Amino acid sequence: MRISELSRRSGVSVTTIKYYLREGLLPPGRQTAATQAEYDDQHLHRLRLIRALTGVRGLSVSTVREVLDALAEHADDTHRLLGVALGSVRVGEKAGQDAPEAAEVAELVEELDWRVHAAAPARAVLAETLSSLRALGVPLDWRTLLPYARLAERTAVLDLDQLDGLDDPLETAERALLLTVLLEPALMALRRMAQENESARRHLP
Amino acid sequence: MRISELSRRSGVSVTTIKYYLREGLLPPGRQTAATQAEYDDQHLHRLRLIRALTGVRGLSVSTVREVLDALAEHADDTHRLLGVALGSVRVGEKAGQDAPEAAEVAELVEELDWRVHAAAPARAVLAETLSSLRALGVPLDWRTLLPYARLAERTAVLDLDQLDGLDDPLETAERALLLTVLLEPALMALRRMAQENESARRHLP
DNA sequence: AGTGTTGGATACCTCTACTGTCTAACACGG
DNA sequence: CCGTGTTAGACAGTAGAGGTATCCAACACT
Repeated sequence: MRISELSRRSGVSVTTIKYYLREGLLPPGRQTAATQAEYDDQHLHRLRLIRALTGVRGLSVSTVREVLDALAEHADDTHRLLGVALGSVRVGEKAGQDAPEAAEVAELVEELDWRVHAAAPARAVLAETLSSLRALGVPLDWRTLLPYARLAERTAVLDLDQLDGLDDPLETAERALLLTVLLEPALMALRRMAQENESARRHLP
Repeated sequence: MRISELSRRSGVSVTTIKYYLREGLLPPGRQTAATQAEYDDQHLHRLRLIRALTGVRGLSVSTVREVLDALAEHADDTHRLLGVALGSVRVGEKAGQDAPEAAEVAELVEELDWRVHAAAPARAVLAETLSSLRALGVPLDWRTLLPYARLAERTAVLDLDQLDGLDDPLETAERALLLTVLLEPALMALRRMAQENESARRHLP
């Protein structure tokens, strides 16, 4: 198919598709002539993927590029992918300086007996969160996070279960990415609703 | 204290503080003369709050304003606050059209027996997520989300527990906000680490 | 009186994510 | 083979967000 059909089928404007091509988010089509190129279903799929990551999850174009690159590079190693590709998506976006709370996070990981890379960006996110909340007068230490971590453990089991039974490593890698990244807003939405429900149970007749 | 001291103590530049004043994120100081105003610890606290919401969580300035306004307005009613203030923070940011998956979300809520407002933005987030994932070939229905929802339920209990024993309703409201919003990146970070650990357990020696 | 700091207003800047325009090369019906 | 429409690729332009810089007159401190 040509670019205009790709545009019609994906709902993304031709100019925006060209922009994604320029930015390297979308691989170029197969050139059939000097001013003509062919696109296929892979391009359509990739385009939907890009829109889901930028739209639903709100990732920036450059982050999407990093994630997609990591996906292509480490598709043969699902475990590495979960570390590398997903590590590149900073949960709180953009990096900050490392807080002195890093040691506390290490203590938490130790207590949980988790095998987590020492340089995992998620550690920094936790440290920053602890630091900010304390500066705002909320007394919170790693012990408070422990029960949350136990629930996260069980969430992760659910996540990994959904990758079982897939043969193609590339498909597995992509699904891992989708479940991790796109499910985040959904999980937070569930938490909000659960809070509302719990709050109603406690405070309402 | 004057603006320069506020700047020094908060680590936020004078020009940025002026910008927040202009944008209505920070209430004006007490005027002592035509070109002089006094700021106090409340301003310092508010400034830290703003930086935490924009920095750690990545909220936009306009969203922060909405949240802070809702906080001031409904501080006397913690339950409403959880609905109103937190509802204004779209989990996936910016609104999207409502997907046909809305009915499915309703089914999920029914099955869970949750008391959740029919217009809760979180519902739309769930519907959109289901819709996007399906378009990308991931078979996912509301039954898949059920176990996640059960874990969310328990997370919410932990959240609400931390608001117990606070007397001042305004303090309760603010803490509710902080725990809901600032803990989000932390919970997602825990999930990432738990996934890495679980993946290691399954795939590594 | 002199030096430096404020508040308030306004102009300007940088980055992101697109969008528009242009050109030359095609495709295709008649 | 002519005319109309589409396309690839290059590049300039735009709108919004989130600040930053500059200016000025009015203080404050010494």
